[in-house]
Amino acid sequence: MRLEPQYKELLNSALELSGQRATKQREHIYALLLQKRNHPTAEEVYVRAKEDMPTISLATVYNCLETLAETKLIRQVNFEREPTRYCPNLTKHAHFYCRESGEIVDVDLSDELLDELMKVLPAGFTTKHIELSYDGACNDCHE
Amino acid sequence: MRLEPQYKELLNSALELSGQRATKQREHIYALLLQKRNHPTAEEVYVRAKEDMPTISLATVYNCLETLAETKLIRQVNFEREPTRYCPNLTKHAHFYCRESGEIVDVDLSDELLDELMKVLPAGFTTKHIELSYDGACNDCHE
DNA sequence: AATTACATTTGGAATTATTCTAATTACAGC
DNA sequence: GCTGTAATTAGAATAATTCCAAATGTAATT
Repeated sequence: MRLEPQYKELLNSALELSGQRATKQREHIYALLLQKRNHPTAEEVYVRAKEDMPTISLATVYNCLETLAETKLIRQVNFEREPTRYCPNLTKHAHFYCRESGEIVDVDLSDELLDELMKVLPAGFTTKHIELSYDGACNDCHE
Repeated sequence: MRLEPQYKELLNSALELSGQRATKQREHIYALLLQKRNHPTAEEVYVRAKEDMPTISLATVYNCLETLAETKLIRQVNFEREPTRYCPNLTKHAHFYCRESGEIVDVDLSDELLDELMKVLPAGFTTKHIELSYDGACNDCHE
């Protein structure tokens, strides 16, 4: 697991900005999210993390994910009450959850659409965060 | 707590359709959701339900909410990992969560907007359910 | 009206994802 | 190399929800 220089840079500056340290564990978890972008749960991250770092604890996985989310390097993704999933895609996007394959697919959103979504809000409302999610069946699941 | 005739009708037929019975508890909980539409959690529903029906149990509240959601008489609303909230508004709408007042406001969505939201999906994807939620500050919270 | 069959409710135990706690370890700056 | 603080760790605690088995209610049948 190797964290590419540009991401290492990104991680370092984001952590520094928030006064936190760049630890082996944080780096490892960030690298692993970037490397396989399948929206894993904390438990899944834990299993993967242990492959290369057998002594890492689940609490640390939660801590690192929390830190990465706080510093906006990753996003948390929730579907109903299922375990939270983690996503290092920083572009504006929605999530499509295929109930058949269980796969989660990122769906890019244009600035125009986001504008429209802002416009439906009542006067005087401001928002920092819009969550858009779909569920249904993906292309592979209903031929 | 009185369930208006049209809603009583709606409840009865929805339950009948799914082969379930119209019980006092289900009716009571449905009535209470309709009467004060502030997106309560199960716990809050439980507290309110006990006012008029002191022997109702929390498990029953969960069961009834589940049944009502299953039969599409109410919707479940989730914000991140917070407790699920319940909403009897059956029109197509999004939810705005004001982080300051804690209030949740329904935001109506036009068919045109929903159309646009469908159009961003990759080819071959189908969806039955779109969830759109905002969070930020409502008008009352930043004068 | 009694009997039966099944749905529903109930209280409490169990589960599950996540957070908390207190002790240990790691590291940055002196 | 010390010192102070941040981070990690293992395990306990928490909170929302679900599960379970027993009791109750109800509809259909006799």
